[in-house]
Amino acid sequence: MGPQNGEDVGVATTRKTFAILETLRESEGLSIAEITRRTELTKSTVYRHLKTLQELGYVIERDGEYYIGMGLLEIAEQTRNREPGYTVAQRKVFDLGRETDERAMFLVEENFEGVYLYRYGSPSNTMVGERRPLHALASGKVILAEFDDDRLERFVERKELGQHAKNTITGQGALREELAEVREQGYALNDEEYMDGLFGVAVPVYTPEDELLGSLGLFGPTSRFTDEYLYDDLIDRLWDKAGEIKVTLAYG
Amino acid sequence: MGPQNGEDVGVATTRKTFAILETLRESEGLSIAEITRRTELTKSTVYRHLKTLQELGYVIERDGEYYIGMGLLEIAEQTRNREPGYTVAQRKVFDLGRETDERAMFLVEENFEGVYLYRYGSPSNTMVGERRPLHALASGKVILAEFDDDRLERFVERKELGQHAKNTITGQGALREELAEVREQGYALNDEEYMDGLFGVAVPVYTPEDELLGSLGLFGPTSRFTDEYLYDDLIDRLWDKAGEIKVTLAYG
DNA sequence: AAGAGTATTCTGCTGTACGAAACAACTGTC
DNA sequence: GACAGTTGTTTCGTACAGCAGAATACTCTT
Repeated sequence: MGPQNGEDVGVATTRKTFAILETLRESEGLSIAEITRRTELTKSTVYRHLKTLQELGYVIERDGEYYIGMGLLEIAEQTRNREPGYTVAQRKVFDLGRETDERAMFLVEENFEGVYLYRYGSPSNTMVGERRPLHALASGKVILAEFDDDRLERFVERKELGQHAKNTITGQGALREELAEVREQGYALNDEEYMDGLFGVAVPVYTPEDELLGSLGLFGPTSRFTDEYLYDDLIDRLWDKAGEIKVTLAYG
Repeated sequence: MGPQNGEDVGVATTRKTFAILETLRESEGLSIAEITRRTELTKSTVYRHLKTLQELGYVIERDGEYYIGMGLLEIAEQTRNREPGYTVAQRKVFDLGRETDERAMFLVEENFEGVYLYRYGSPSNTMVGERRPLHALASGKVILAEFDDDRLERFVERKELGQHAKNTITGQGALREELAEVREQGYALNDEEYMDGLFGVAVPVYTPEDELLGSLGLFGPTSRFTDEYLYDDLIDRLWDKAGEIKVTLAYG
């Protein structure tokens, strides 16, 4: 029968491999039978793929249960430290969290989505690597504010401005106005736009060449973020840290 | 002709996919032609695999150059936080580094190798995810000291006790004696055993159930680590931090 | 002992990933 | 402006590798 359309240049086997890895990501410690059930693959297929991944060191097996190995960490970490600035940002995120006792994070953009690169904060950890809609986050808006018209056009075209919480900006016009304001004032707020009850504030981080590196932000329950706290403390502190990153990059 | 031996259950396509990813890991920002040159693959194969990986979100393309995307980060990070203890360890590594101004790290074992899970310290960053021989590190010896006889037997069988620096322990007998000593004193030293001029000290980290979680360590130039500094400060500090991890795990 | 659940091995078929080659879009060179 | 040398993209027939399914081996329960 052949492929259904002539456009598919992909490699089906690779897709299967990652289907297995993604299944393991969601819940590690699965048996071959269990993975077979959760994917649309055959037992023998799962078996062969797992053996291959194990041989390559990306999957480990401990008494019948399969786990993702640390091999991917080596690849991922190299990626995360692609830009020297990212490493500097990591430290600042940590310091920021320690000093304010709020949740802190550093966000970058990829494929029109926000990706958490570093994070400090207590609750159910590991948001690192997760993706969020740019238009519904303070950090996201900071990044969008740097897009030129073309890029922003493509963004709203490809991504819907979906409603995530009661104050999410869903209109194109409103978004453009908001971004202009963000550009002007140099920071962005997220007042229950991503999740009800959640407040965020973020600033842009630039390289010494004045290119946008990412966005540094704080977030937490809305009640904590009083105007006073925000304008007399947090925003200045964020600007300081962003500046420190730039300076560290410029001079050792 | 068929497969050369009946033992090969692997998936060749998957191996090709990861050959490409590993090539990109070593040096990102490569063109299709460049990847073709560095691997043993055909141009069209590289092309097809890259398109697939891009579609899956694990590779991104920026004006003709291909990079590893942050998609793998999401998988890897989940793995790294598999054990709740790892997250706690991360913070302690950071604190340790800040307090002592030395390089700090947390190491776990996988496939008889040491894997850096977290790290604090200045120079050429990102050792995270990298692998090291267990017998040549302070942290490695701490982990080996917990192996039972069977496991240690298999370890020396599978891994050579290779010489990495002037003081590396390469004899089985010597290693066993050393491990007994480590067990007894509760810490391990690395006196130019992995790299000439490099000194390390490490302690084990246990869960509330007294299972080994990993090893917490400090390292730096040999000259810095005087006996006084070691025995009056660092080792006690490491023990403290390891204890704090255990306690944090037991009670919020 | 039988049963239900595993992982592993085997085999022949089929679909697909592959390589080679041609094409298109750019580059710089003379 | 023609030409040679890049690059990425597409096509296409075929070998071969990944696949399904069954058969086997192995653990546990009961």
